[in-house]
Amino acid sequence: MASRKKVPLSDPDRYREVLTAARAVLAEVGYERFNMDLVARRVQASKATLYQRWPSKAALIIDAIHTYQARPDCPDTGSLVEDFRFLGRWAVTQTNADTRGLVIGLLEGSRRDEELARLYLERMQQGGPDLAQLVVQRAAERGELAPEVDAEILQDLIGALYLFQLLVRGVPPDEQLIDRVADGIIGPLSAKRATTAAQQTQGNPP
Amino acid sequence: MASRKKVPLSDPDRYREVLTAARAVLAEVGYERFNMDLVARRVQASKATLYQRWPSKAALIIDAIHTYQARPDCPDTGSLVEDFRFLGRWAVTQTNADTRGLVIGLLEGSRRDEELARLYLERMQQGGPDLAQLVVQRAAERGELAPEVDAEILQDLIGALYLFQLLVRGVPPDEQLIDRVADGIIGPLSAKRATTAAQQTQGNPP
Amino acid sequence: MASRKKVPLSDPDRYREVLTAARAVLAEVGYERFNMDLVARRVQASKATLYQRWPSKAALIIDAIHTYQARPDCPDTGSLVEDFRFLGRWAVTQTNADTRGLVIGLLEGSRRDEELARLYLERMQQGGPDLAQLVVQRAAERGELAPEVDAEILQDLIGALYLFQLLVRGVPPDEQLIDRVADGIIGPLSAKRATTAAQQTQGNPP
Amino acid sequence: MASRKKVPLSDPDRYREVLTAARAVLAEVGYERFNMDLVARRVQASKATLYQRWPSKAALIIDAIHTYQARPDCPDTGSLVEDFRFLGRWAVTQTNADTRGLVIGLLEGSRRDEELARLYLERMQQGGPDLAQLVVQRAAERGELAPEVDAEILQDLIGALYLFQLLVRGVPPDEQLIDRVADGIIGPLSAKRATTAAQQTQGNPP
DNA sequence: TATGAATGAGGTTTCATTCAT
DNA sequence: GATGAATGAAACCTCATTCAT
Repeated sequence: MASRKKVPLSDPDRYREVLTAARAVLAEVGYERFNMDLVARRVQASKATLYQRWPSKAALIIDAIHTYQARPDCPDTGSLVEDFRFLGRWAVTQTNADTRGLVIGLLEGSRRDEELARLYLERMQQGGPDLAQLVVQRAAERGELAPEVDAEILQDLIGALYLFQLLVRGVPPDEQLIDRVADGIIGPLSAKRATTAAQQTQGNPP
Repeated sequence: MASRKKVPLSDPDRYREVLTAARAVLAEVGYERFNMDLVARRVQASKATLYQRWPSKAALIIDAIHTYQARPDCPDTGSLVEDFRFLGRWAVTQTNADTRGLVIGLLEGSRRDEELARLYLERMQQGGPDLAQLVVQRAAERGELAPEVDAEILQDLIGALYLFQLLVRGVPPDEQLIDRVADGIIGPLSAKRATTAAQQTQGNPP
Repeated sequence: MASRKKVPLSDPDRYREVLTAARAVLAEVGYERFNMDLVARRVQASKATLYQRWPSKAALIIDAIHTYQARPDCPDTGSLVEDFRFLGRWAVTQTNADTRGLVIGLLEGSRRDEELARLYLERMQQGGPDLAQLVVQRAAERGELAPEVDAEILQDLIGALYLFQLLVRGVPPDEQLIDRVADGIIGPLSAKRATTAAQQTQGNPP
Repeated sequence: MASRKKVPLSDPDRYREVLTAARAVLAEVGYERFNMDLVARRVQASKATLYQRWPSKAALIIDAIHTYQARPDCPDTGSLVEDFRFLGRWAVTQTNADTRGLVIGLLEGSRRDEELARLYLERMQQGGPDLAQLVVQRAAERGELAPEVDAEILQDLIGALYLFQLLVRGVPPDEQLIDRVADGIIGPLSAKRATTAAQQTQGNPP
């Protein structure tokens, strides 16, 4: 009921609260409708206060996205399928109901702001390309890749299916999706699988 | 320089000119900055003229996107790889430098407008899921799919990699991409590969 | 269903149809929202057609009000009450559900247009002041007016109560109102009443 | 010349200045032509400032009319004529050169806005019906009403003649009008008059 | 003559940003 | 430093009026 009074933005909790609110607003109403008033009202601060910390709307959005930007450790399970599963699960970990809105907001925002463009890529590539590239490289070195497989395309596979599910299917990707991609696509593409499959096949009959 | 005078919008060429301009504007400045003035100035018409034909900004965008919306015939080459290659190439056909901007505009717009949401899906699924589903089904019936392959995920593969290239890599997908996906991913996943893999497996052991 | 085609405005019926429509629109949406499109659509004509006959919106409204503007014959029943009743009933005759809207429209319009101002007065005074003045004068000459009665104010009585009912009570004045005013106000004010009252007074006591 | 700088609307004087300006604008140009720019320019504020306090044009108008809305105490002089005179004079007190414009504005506005409709009635009935009803009731109880007089109609008499003078005659009602109505109409209608009339009648015959 | 269509000139409202306390 | 308030610069949309057929 009573509106919070004069909690300074220098308070880290307060600061983070604003960024969280900004992300929520962006996710909810989209980039076009995002505005300072919405954020200010949500955290019961004045617009002027926000402008004290962030020189512009873009700056606030940028900062809001920056936060919590984490990267997983590079997996090295010795198996392409499992490495990919790890990366995928980690991405799922970062995903929630807001993610679609956030990604679309970043996409739209990136049309107007270089910094947002950079952030969008970072976000999209959390545990993405860079690590995926490494993982695939190692798999290739282990001879785990069928020779006709296009390694470069393979790198993007998980990210691509994640994005497709999110933006086209409109469903936040979950562990199940990751498993189906890992087992139903990456697996069949990795050479070892042949063996594994063979073993499985062998194990099944009798 | 000299402003065209009173070319009626009923003239189909003029009509299409407006839609083309609208698409260009959307692609260039994004959904947020898209506005009737920009379009009006570009086609040297008055805003009121546009409002005569399109009752709102959203309606104009919707119509602009609708146009040229086509679907390919469903391919049936007898080979999954070739069917997919056909669908992919057809999508490439519809792609140009504006496509990324357009897709982002549709995504952002779809947050505010049901109709745009529908159009976005349509656009994203031109020759997409529906046909891809059919193609994969037929391949399965032909026994062309390795048994462990997840058919449902497979359907989305081309679309997903197309979208990833477009939105994350920022490069309009081209035939080369399609070929790499077809030959480097779909190919290895098709049953023929099973044979190949078997041969390889046979070759590897001793 | 089929829209009437090209009935010329020179056709008197068509002409009057437009004016009727204009009056209806004015009554329905008020002066502020009145616009040529509304009228045009209602009579299935184009705005340009209307502008051919009427040089401006104001001209159309003016003309629309002009029509059917009639005046009653001056009553001379020999009794003030009956003369007033006649005038009042005549006004009721000209009244319908649209009247309130029309009067308000005229009032608002008269702020912007001299001609409308004149028309408003005419409308308000149909069978109003001029005739009322005559009627009261004659009554005075007949000695029908109690001496303390203010004749000039008396003239306005019926009109005033009509207007009050219309604009404040929001109910179109009807015959009942007129009768109540005639018998319940004008009657008691006329000298004859004194007699009547005297008789009644005589009759009432023991 | 020099534009006032940033005088806050929270300043009560400034606030009232805006409302006064709004009333003036409404009175001067009418409801149709009333617009925020006119008000803003007149008080040297920006339209956005006005919109901060009043969410819409209608809201501003409503508030402008609300202010100064007062009601007189209910008179109880023991004489119908004097009670009515009191109410009438009070109404005159609230009347000035703008009143006609304001009332017309309210009438037109009330076609589009429920709240304005309510306000119009309130304004029209300041010291109107409610109190008039009471006053007439008391007079009836005192036996001050001639028996044939229609009490309900009588209640509206002063208001009606006030409105007629204002809207039809185009003259702001003044004390003189009130006195003429009181003495020249109400007086003759009150029972005391019966006596007087009787005396006069007695004097007239021979 | 009737009409479909175009348009200039507003009018309402929104929002990023800036002052003044 | 936080805030209430002000504001310029658009953006969307409407309407009286005018063209061209």
